[in-house]
Amino acid sequence: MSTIGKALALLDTLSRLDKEAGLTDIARLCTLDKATARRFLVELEKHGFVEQDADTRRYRIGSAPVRLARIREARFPFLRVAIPFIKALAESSTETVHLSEFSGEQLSTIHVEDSPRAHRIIVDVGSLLPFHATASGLAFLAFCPAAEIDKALKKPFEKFTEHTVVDPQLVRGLLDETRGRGFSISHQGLEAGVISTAAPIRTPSGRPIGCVAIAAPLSRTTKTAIHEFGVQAIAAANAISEKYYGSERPMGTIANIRRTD
Amino acid sequence: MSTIGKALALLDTLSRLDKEAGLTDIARLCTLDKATARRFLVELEKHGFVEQDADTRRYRIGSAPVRLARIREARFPFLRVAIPFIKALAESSTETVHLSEFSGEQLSTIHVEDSPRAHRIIVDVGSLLPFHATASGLAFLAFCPAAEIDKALKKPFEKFTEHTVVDPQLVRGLLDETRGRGFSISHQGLEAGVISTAAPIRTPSGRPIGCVAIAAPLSRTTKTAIHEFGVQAIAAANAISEKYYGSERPMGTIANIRRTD
DNA sequence: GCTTATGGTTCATTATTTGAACCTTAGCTT
DNA sequence: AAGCTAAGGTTCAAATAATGAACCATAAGC
Repeated sequence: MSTIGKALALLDTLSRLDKEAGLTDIARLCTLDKATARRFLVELEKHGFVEQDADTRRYRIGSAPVRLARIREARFPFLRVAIPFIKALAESSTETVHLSEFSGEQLSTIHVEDSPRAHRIIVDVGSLLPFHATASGLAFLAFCPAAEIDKALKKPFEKFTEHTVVDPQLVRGLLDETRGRGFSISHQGLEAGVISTAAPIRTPSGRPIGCVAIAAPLSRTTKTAIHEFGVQAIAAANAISEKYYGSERPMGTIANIRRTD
Repeated sequence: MSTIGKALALLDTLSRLDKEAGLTDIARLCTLDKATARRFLVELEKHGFVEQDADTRRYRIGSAPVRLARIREARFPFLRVAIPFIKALAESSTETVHLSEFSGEQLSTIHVEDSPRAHRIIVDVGSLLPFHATASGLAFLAFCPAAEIDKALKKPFEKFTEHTVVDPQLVRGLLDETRGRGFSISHQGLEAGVISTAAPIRTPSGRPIGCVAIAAPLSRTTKTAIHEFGVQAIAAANAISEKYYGSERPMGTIANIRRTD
C-alpha cells in the first residue's frame, strides 16, 4: 500500500473514533509502527488535517477538511440538493428517511429526517451501512459493475441479527432481485424489528454515488406499504440525481452517451 | 518533502482552483511529474478526497473531506460557536465583519457577515489573507511565537497597493504596535480605499487560531471609529475563544497552566 | 523513589517513489 | 480521411524516501 493510502487510512481511523486518541493507540489501530504513525501525524498536522491538543497530546481531525468541504459543497452541493427531497419523502411516508453517500470504500449516512411518529426508527448521521445487511448497501451494490459485486461478495459478511443474510450466493440473489425491482428491501438485516427499502442515486453514466432509504418498524408495515416506499425512494433518488447532475447534460455531444466508468 | 506532504499540497492546489482541472494542469501547478501527479490522484480518489469526472476526465475535491468536516464540526463546532458573535459585531458596527482561520500554513476567510449598508466591503469566503497586508494577517502573526514571526519576515512580501508595507523591519514595527494595542490596523494594505482592524482568537495557551476582522471604506471611517472597531474586535475574539474552549478549563490541573505550545 | 506507560527520536536497512520515455485516444486541420 | 497535436495514461530502472527496532524523556501510579 502506498504511503499516501496509509496516511489517509490513519485519518479515516481517527475520524471513526468517538474521541481524541493518543499516539500509541493510533499506531495500534492502524497497525503502524509508533515512529511511522508519528511521522504521518506530524505531516497531516502541518497541512491542518489533524490537530494535537497542547495539553493532552491527543490527536483529533483538524480544520483543513472543513475548508475543503466548504469548497466542495459550494461547487457541488450534494446535501443542499438532496435534503429537500429527503424531507418531502419523510413527510409523505411518515417514516424515517436517510441519505447515504459512498466515500472511501464505504457507504455512510450523511443525512437523516426523522419520522414524525412517536414510534420511529433512529438512524445516526455518520453510521456505516454494511453492503449485505442494509437496504442502502444492497441498493448501492446491486447497481455497481459486476467486477465490484464479485469483489464485495468475497469478503466475509457479519451476522447482525438472526435474519441477516450472510451467504454470498443468497446475497447475490438479493442483489439480482434489487436490480429487477429498482429498489432493495432489507428485512431485519441490521436490526431486529426494522424493515427498510432503498434506491440508488446514480451518476448520468449509471454508477451509484449513494442511496435514499426509508426505515420503518416491521410491526406496522405491510407488503403493499413496502412496495410503495420503494417506488417513492426510486422517485426521490432519480429526482436528486437529475437536479444534481442537471436534467440534460450541458454541452452534450456524442461523448456523453459513451459509458466511461 | 514527504510524499504525504506533496499529496496534501496537491489537494490544496486543487482546492484553490476555481474550477475542475485536468491531469497535465495539476502536474504543472504542483511542479510534479505527470506520472506522479496521476498516482497521487488515484490514491486520493480511492479514499474519496478527489473525484474524477467520468466525461471530462477532470478532477475535483471529493466527498471524504465533507465527511471529516462533519465529524470535526460535530465535536469541535468552531463556526457554530463563532458565527453569532460575528453577526452581532456586523450589526453593531454596521460594517463587514469576517472570520478567518489558520489552516495549512495559511490564514483563510471562513465566514463573512456583510455590512447592511449599500456602500460596503465585499470579502469572499475562502480568500487567503497575506500576513503583511491584511489586518487579520498582522493580528495573527503579532501573537505568534517570535521564531515564527522571524520565519514569516524572511519571505518576500508582495506589494498589493501603493500603501502595502513590504519592508520586513516596518512590518515588524506594525506587529509590535499590534501587540501593544491588542488589535491590528491595515490601512489599504490589500486593497485601496479599505481600512480594516482585526483581533486574534487564541487558544487558552495563547496561540492564535484565527481572527475577527472589521473592514470598512476608508472614506467614512474616522480614527476614533477605527479604535472603537478594534476594541470591539478584541471583545468578540475573546468571547469566541472563551465559548469555544470553555471559560474555565474542565478537569483543571497544574498541567493546564503550563504553556505547552 | 522505583516502576510502568506513553510520547517522542534516531539511523542503518528496505521498500517505495520517481520521471523520462513510451503508448493511446480524442479532437483539430488540411 | 489521413495526418497532426495535445492530453490522459503507463512502464520500469534509478533515486529517494519510508521504515522500525532500539533508544531517550517525562509523567503518572504504586
